[in-house]
Amino acid sequence: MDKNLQIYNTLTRKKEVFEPLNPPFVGIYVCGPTVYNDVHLGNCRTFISFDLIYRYLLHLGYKVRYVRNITDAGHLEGDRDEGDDKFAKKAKLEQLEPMEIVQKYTLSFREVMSVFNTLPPSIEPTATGHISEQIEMIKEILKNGYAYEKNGTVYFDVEKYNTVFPYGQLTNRKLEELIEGTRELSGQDEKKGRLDFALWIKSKPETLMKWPSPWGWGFPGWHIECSAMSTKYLGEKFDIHGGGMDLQATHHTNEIAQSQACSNTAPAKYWMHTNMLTVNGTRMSKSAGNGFLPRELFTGNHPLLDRGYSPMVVRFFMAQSHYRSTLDFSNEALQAAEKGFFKLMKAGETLEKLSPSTESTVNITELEDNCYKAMNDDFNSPILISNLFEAVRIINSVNDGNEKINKEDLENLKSLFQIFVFDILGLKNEKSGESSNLANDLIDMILNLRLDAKKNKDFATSDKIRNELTAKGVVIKDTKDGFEWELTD
RNA sequence: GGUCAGUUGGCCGAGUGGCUAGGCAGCGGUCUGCAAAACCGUGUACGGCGGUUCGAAUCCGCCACCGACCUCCA
Repeated sequence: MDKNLQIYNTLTRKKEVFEPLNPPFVGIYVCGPTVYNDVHLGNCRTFISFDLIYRYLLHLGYKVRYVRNITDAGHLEGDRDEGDDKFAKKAKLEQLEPMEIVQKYTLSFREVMSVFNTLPPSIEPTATGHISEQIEMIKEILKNGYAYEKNGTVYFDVEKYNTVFPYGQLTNRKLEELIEGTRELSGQDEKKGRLDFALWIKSKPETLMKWPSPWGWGFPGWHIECSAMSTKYLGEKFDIHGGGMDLQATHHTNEIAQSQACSNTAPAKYWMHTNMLTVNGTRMSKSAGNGFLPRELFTGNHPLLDRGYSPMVVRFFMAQSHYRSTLDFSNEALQAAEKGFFKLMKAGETLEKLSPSTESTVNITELEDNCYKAMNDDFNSPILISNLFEAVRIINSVNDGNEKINKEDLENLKSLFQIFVFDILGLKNEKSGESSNLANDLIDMILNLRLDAKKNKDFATSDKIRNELTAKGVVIKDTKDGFEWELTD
């Protein structure tokens, strides 16, 4: 097992050697979606990034338990534990039960994830399925004195917590600075401190999703579900906790506080945060209204898009940037990625047809080392891809007779290509569904006629055939003694 | 205002104190009847100004610009 994997840890703000708590087991928890709406592409980026991380850990031989929750209750709109429940609001809007909303968007989320070829997590727990675990945890926090109840709502006492634990450690901020950034409490506010957040929220008479608790009917606050569920399935302390960068300051800060206050244990050893997807330099977000839906991207049905791009092109595009960098969305960038992706896939097909020589003029071992080096350096997929294009060069050069490869190297190259392109990057060759055999046969027949024309130096006819087939989307590539063809979109 | 990032060649996007990232586009060549594809070659890139250093785009300081978080969002 490779011991050289380095992971950037948000807690320490530097890369650290990855050492699992209980090898070969690895526990990873990623904050999943709140299923009251379609996921947009920015959300997808995070889950695709963690899919890459999950796949690489699996490849290294770790026994990974990957937990990604579904938030299906308790996420309020508006600021500071006020405002409507997101599900209730959406349910009203669509005239459905809140749980119908949950079901609808859970299914659509899973479908999108599957289209992007992400592996399903080991466990996908829901907030509503773990109410009692959350209540138990809140009771423990209350018992330890880090929370207080006010009229059926339980708040976490941030200022008291901060006297014992560093509350702002994940964002490197002091409590005083954090307090300055919040607004004054109003007269009727139940909270004692401006940073206090709700662990349990008393329901209103009209609230549909509510549960009985020691503090009366209510529902859990947004942050407690992740603490309760990560503890249940991964233990009080586990290896990796991940999520989007936007969750770092509030959600993850509060998760750490809850776990510390409950069991005196910091929940995760490594915190990983993925950066935002941007459009014209600005964050893609629900509220900004600049969010692309995956479907809009695939079909090209969006004002900012010239045309559609396939899921694998998008996945490849995302892998070309590092997960901790922002990635900007544009037609030009997508088109460039598309060409690169097709080139990579084509090389994969060529690779299968290569025949070995007795000697090798290429260095596959070095190439393989470089691929591992890239991934071991905090999952640097862009560098991995640049190495894979070196593989593409080798494949095409061997195919052209400019390089030689022996049997052993060829086998290694095939295995390397399979491992890094398909197993780890999670790409797949999505060559548009082959048209009917009849159509294929007809194209072959026509091209054979063209070949005859060429042999007879009847270039007028051969060019006419090529032009007309090209116009119909058949790209012709002449080879030494024949031809190849493929369909464009 | 506070915290944290970023500013790289026509576009996207890595990275490093001295040694080619890569993709896309462009240019020249090989191949081809001509193309296409492929291969080979090809780019005074690192926001500005100072400083440290034998040497900085890479470290430090200041400035400018842009962004994220601090209020729901992956």
